[in-house]
Amino acid sequence: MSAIQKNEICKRLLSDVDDLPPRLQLAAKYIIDHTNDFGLDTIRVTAEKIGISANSLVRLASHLGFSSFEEMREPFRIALVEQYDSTGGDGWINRLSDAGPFGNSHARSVSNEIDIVKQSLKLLTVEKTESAVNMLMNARSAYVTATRASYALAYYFHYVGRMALPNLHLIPRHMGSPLDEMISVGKEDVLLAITFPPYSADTISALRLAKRNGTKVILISDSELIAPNIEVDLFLKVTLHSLHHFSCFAGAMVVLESLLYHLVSHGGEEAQARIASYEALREDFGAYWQAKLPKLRKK
Amino acid sequence: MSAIQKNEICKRLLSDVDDLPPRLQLAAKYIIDHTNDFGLDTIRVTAEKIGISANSLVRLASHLGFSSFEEMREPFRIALVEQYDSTGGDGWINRLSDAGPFGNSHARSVSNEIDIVKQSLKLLTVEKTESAVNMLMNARSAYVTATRASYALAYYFHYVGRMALPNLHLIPRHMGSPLDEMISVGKEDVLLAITFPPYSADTISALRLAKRNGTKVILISDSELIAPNIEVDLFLKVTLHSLHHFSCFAGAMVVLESLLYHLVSHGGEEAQARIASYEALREDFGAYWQAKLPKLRKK
DNA sequence: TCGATAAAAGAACATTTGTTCTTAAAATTC
DNA sequence: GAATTTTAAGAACAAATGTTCTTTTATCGA
Repeated sequence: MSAIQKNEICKRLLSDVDDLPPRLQLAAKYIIDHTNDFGLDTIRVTAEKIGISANSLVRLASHLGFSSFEEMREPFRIALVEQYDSTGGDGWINRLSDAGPFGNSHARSVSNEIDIVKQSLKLLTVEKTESAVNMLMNARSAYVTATRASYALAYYFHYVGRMALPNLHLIPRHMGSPLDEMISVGKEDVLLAITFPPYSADTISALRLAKRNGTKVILISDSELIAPNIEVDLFLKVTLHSLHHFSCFAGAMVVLESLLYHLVSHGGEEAQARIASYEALREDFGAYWQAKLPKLRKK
Repeated sequence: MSAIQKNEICKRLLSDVDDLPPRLQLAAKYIIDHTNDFGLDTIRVTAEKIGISANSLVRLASHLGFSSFEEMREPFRIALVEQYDSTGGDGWINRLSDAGPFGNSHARSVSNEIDIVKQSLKLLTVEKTESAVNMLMNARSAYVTATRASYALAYYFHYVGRMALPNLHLIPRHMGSPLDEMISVGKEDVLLAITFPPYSADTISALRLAKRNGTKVILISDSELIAPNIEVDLFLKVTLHSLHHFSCFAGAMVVLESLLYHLVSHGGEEAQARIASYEALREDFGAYWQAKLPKLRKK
């Protein structure tokens, strides 16, 4: 949201810098070069760093039409938390804002999605990814569980993942409590749980049961602390931060797809064989536009 | 430098959380989950967000051996600036490659996901988004259909979307052919279909049936031409390009979430009411770490 | 050079911030 | 069940923060 605003302020500063009084030019340049510090520091600290007086910054704010200094700084503060990087050649997002109020709203949504995706992937370190993949591949059986909205994610992971892991099971298979289907889960198995606020009571029960049985647990969530007395072997944090009242699952999606990518590529020849048979199905069902024309024979 | 200190504090909080008093547990969880906000916000704002009093945070700081609250927060503030400096661009992706062959492979997967997400969002123009949202909101009933792997996407869209659109229906509801549930679909309705190669025969049949009945159709796919004799009113193209043999659905996911965002924000007061009741459920099921402790009453 | 205007600094002010102190509620111990 | 300790909230306070007001300094045109 405000990462865009921040960018607009910087652009504005850049274009206006020549028409500003000397000290205000210094201030403008400093802000452009140190957006992060500017967001965090107090007005006096910023003034000290620039070498001007505090109220020169106040004057700069009113020069730009802000009703207060704080109003000008706020977008920089929010951008700090959002961590959205709008400087990386994503000018097309800012251009969306020009298309009226709907475009503006759309721009915020789009940059929010990209932000979530990037941050979630950033949190997925190589080490974590590798150990997740190893845990899943070395397991006797692997189970993926989720409920409500996140069930969609588990469903997808299971649908693709079983090509690489024949012993990957989706819990609950249909409706009903996950616990019923977890009786035989043991030490050699791995449970991949996906849950987001409001954390599912069923999923939490499943996590506790797994712990009692000595099953290895991978948790994908926004927090490692989803309930008291829960310990997990591997925690993959994803970002949910959303503009509306519902979480955005795109971050979880890309994390799951990254795992799938490694599972499929490390799956060896068996996985390739299974994929081949799926490709065969592709031929059958998706042949609508396949080259089914009479072959041209050489004379 | 201080990003390390921040991490150490988080680890410390994580290990000590069970031995802390109730409110301090809430505080600890919040800090672990929202390190950025914690660094930026004032003590009162943080306390408000957690739902505790300001000086509970002071007590948490002294519990952990800090001489003041500010001393505890400082590493988080510094990390905010540092983190942003070092990861301002997308250099972190390149750095993944340094971690051996697995890291290299991981880097490719990560940048592939980001590319897919960005491209899909770029294809989602303001005009297309707006007309999709209008079509869905003005429909008597809206149906979302998909099969196999993409069913996960439809399931998710339906799960969240029905908060804004009470007349949003998922087809097929469980298993079985979509056609059976589409008898009463008519002119005033809208069908949102999601399909990717290999294109589902069922979804294609559904599209043809919709066309015969005069139903408006929105198609989310990688191609507008998924089968002969199919016409759609609105086509939302998403990018699938994947490193392995399976499509990446992240692009479709962010497109759907963008639609959801607009639906929810344009849903008006009715949608807000429905969300509120969902929030109530959140209180019930996710109350594990909620500040729902007995309230201290003044006499 | 002078006067008028703009720019900048510094002091003064009200608010907010972190902290401390006091009191009340809950938990624990005997 | 009463006494003690722990836990938490609310009020009080000094230091800081953003803002405003006043004074000083610099700039420009005649």
